[in-house]
Amino acid sequence: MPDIILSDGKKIPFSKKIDGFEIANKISKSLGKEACIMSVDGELKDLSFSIDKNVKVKIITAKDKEGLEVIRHDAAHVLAMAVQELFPGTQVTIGPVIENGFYYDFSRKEPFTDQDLKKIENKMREIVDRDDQTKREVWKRDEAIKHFKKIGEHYKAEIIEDIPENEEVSIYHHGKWHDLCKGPHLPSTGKIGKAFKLTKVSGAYWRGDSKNEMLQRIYGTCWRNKKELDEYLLRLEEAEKRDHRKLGKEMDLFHFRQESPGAVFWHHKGWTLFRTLVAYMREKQKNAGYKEINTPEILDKTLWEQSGHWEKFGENMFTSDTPDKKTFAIKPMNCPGCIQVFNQGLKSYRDLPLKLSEFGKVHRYEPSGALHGLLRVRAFTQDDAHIFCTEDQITDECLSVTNLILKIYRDLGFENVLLQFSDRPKKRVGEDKIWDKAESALLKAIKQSKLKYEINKGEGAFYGPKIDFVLRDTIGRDWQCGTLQVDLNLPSRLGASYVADDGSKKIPVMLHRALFGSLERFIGILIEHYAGKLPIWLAPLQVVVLPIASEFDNYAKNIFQQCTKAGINAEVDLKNQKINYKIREHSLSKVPLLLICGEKEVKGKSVTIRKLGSDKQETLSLDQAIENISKKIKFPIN
RNA sequence: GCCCAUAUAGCUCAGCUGGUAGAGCAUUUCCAUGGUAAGGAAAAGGUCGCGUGUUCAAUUCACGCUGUGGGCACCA
Repeated sequence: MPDIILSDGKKIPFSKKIDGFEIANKISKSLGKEACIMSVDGELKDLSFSIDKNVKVKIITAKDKEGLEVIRHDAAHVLAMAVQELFPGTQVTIGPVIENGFYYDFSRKEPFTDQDLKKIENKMREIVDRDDQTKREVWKRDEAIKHFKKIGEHYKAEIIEDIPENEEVSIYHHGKWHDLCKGPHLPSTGKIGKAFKLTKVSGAYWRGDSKNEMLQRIYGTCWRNKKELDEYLLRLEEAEKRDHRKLGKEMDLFHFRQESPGAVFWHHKGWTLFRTLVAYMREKQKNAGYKEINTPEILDKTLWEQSGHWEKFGENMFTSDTPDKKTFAIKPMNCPGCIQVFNQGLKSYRDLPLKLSEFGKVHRYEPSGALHGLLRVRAFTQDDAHIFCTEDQITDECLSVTNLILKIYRDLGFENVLLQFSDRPKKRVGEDKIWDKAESALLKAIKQSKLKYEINKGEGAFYGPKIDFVLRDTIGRDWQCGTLQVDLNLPSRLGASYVADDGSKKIPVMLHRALFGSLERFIGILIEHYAGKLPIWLAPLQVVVLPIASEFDNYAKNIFQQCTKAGINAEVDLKNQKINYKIREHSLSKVPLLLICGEKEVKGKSVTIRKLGSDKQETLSLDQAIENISKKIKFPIN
């Protein structure tokens, strides 16, 4: 007699046919209630799937990852049901599960409003209460296409046409409603539970192609229970509180205005943060053997034609026509300018590797819909560098760049870094032999760094393979920042060469690298990572001196001056306000240290320190306090 | 660029169906000189994003533009 083997190794014998409901109920009554779907020899199936041979079965409940995914998938179906009950004539398309929830794309002339969203959600709850039973059928392909065309579901018909010949065309019924779907599904709509919420409506192109119709996408989130849903909503709120656009305004760091969309107006404090980062980088790069240069922001169009940017990147470039009928382009990248510096004067193999760094401000015409605070701008500063070297030097140089990047990320509070290695794309320049060399050199550097890495096959740039450095922030979001690219193309296009040890002229390999990528974007990430509470060495305002009463203003001013002399970013707050008020105000604006002085401090030539996030007080002699702070504001050494 | 939403004082926001605007905070002045997260009072602040139209009358309605937000597409 055949057996069902459960995941714990137990066997359930059966006589004829058996389905998931029966198996679950045989194990326990509670499992019978909780069962969502099952895995049969590793394949996910409906509980109603009937088994007639020896197989391994695992009953899946909401506790399993797959169970939650099915719940979300069913929620997407119920969303589509609700929409079609409320808005007949709306075409359904696809409705997949995504991180934290699901969405469904609809084709309908009239837009869904926020009120519609509420109505739809209520209807969904009605359907869940109705507990419509699920039924699966397999249809003939032609009939299915004919059927969906007949009922006006042209997108569904199109999807069926694309299903591979060897696959079944399965139709799921939930009560009176039905949809083409691969499945599996919950036994009935009631199993979804109540922990879902429609979150937003937006546009999305059919099949993700901007040439196609724009559909209306309704997003929802769905969880096992109300507690999980609330936790998720709370997490969203927390992320919102960290939003760098909000904090940037509150902390008086920068603003944007419509005269120059996507370009930052840095306020003094924001610019101080910017300069601190640059100063820190200058020091690190100098120690790592880089030589800083600076090149023009506007360069003649012909140079961009020669470099290939005009053809490949022209649509993203700002240009400027001059009265003498010349066309200049505002640089979107620093590389061509940097190569011109390399090209000036004769270079010998003895000069290599030559590491030229540049804090270059570049402009790119980004699509208006892509702009997003500091994270996606049209004008930004790259912490760029180009390393000119021989083929044999690639590995060592890549390694030293990787080490530098990791050290710097650690200094800035990012411990969790993921590398993404992208190898040769189909469309590329250069001989395979050189690609082999470049790829293995990069891979070797990755392996020596002992970091986690992923391989993105065929995602490299047309001129060479690359490593992207992805940071994970405090709340688990990933940000692609640094990049290291091997360039086998540009140096020759722009005529770069050096004299080799045998006297021959050779073309150098060029490595492009950026650690922060864009200073602007990186500052946005830093603000969100620290929720505005920057470590003191980065804080644009490190100390505010607060006198208890105006009687002590002079002593406070004296402290302020001494701080400034010691290189501390300080302010003194002489406002006629109570100390409570001032502490609240400066704590909210995230100043790391408040120096408070009153009668006691004047007498003792001391100062009382209050750290951000703590209500402890520490009184030190003024000299000692300044010495301590001076130490803390130094760049970290790792 | 595309879809939807949105734009009111420095900031956060209110203003029902058309009759040119309000609050809190911030600012200024006055009182209070207060020891660790908001003391009290008064004053000052807005061509209601820009443009066109409908109307006796537009912050309010319609259309266009620009910016912003959420997505989609894009991100060399």
